[in-house]
Amino acid sequence: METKTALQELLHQALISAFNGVDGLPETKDIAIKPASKAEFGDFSNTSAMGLASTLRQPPIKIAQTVVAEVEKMGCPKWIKRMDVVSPGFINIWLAGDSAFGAVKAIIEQGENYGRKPAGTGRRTLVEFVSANPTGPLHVGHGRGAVVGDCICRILEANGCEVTREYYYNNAGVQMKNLGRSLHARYLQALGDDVEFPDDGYKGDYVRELAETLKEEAGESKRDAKLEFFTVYASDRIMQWIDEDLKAMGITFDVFFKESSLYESGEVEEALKQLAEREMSYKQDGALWLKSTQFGDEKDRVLIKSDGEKTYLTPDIAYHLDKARRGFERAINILGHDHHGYIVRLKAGIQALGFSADFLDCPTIQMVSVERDGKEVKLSTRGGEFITLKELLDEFGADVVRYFMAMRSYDSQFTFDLNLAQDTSEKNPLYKIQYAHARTCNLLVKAKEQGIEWQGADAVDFELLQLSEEKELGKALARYPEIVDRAAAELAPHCLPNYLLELANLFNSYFAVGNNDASARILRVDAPELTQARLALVVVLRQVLRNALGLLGISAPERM
RNA sequence: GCGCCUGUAGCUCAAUGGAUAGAGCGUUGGUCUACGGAACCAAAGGUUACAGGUUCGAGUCCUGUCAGGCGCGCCA
Repeated sequence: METKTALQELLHQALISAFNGVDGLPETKDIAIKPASKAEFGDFSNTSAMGLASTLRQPPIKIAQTVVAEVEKMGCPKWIKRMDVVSPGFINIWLAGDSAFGAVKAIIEQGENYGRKPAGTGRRTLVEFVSANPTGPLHVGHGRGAVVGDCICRILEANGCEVTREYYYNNAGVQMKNLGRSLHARYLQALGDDVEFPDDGYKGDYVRELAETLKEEAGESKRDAKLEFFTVYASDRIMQWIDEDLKAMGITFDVFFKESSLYESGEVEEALKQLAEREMSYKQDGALWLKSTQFGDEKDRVLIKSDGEKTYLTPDIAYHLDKARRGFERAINILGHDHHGYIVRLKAGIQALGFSADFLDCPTIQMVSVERDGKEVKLSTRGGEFITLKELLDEFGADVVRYFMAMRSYDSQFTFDLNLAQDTSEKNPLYKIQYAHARTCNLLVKAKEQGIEWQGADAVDFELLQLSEEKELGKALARYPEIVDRAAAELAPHCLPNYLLELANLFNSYFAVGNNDASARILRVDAPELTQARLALVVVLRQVLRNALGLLGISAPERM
């Protein structure tokens, strides 16, 4: 990081000095210093010359040459070995010394904190995710949202944010009553009564199972129980299932927030009052409307229906008022993409209360479809047939499910082919990554067996590491903090699996060199100093693999 | 009809406006009695859906077209 800043300042100085007085020169912080994409391009590259071509009315290559010449005139710092100008105007920079391993010592010192920023340096953030009403077991779509949400939390925490994980649900609305009626009907059916099942009831087998359990527990005693009994009975048990599934994936929440509490606390009324005071609501046709069109919505939305019932939107606006009141500086809602149409009106509600639209970010997670035997399995809680998250967890385990759910951008829908997942599971990229980690652990065990003691980074001479595989690996390890930065800035967990796979491949290639060339082996009893240097690389790799896997909530086994 | 997302190798997907578009799986050929082979090396495979535009430079940004998914309620 420091090198980068120094380079920015150096190039900025050169630009000012060479083109003194010209308008439109970039500021120091805007000079892009990027890690070179290939070894032949040095350590860093800069593209300022291309960007300035039109401003300076000169060919970019000439500008680049001028800048480099200016640096030399000013006296090129010792820590820069070489600066090249390459068509059409890249400035490629080589650092002196063995930059490939510049980060290694720091990584060893920082250990599990490598890639993390100090707590409290980021915004206080509330992440709301899953938020499924307890009307049925979680399906794979919920699973994707759950994994992405949890990974985003872990990534933001690594970025210095104080994060609260929250699950918002409604245990008292229409859907819950519907669930209660569904259980009641199944219960009576289980008792042998000939009753009709509600048309809009929950048709899944799990309601039948609940009815059977209830029959075993209570016999016929609940035949005339109130609807509320069935609603509470069903939702309590379903919430337990949900909790178990989430725990099985390593996901825990700090707060389970009930919609009903917003009514109890008076915040719903408070929100309505504030909207009225701000003249953001109005009455028409017997209903109360939100002026959401003022904030880009295509039509105004109803807050209170003409029958006096509030719409879903009203408590949700109150909920976000509550989030702000609790002192959060940022709210993130992980939503299923089928709810994307709702975002504009919710943001409108927040803005109508006077908050910035930036307060809330709503990444929407694209649908997951599931294929079995080449046929799509429909995912519908009410339709009855679905693949549950639990089935997936039982079949593949939490690590695999988490990896797959996080490995690609949530902007893309994806098809989870159960047969394919099973067939290829042994060649799963995750196993390659975990195997690489196990290998690093084993190398250290092996070293001890051979009487080699890892003596820490201080004793290491990195000049001894001359293999191209070693340098590539060293550079890749140094890039980790940038990967975390980007994952946090873009709320994009999928950066991490890609990076992990790259590390695993680099390490496997390095390791394999030793198969054909004994001098390239990591453990060399005949060359203790070289072995120490190589072990340093292994220790650092192990650390970075652990740190990155930790951000995904995936285990780093020492043996497989 | 309007809105959101997507379209990249046979398949599943990466790629911060930068240099010759990359991985995994699959296919083909090779390495190997090993510091754990759950490995490695190599090859084949691309008009980045199509057509324009913006600029030094576009898979990436803009416009249009086509295709797939989702959403468009005084439902949640």
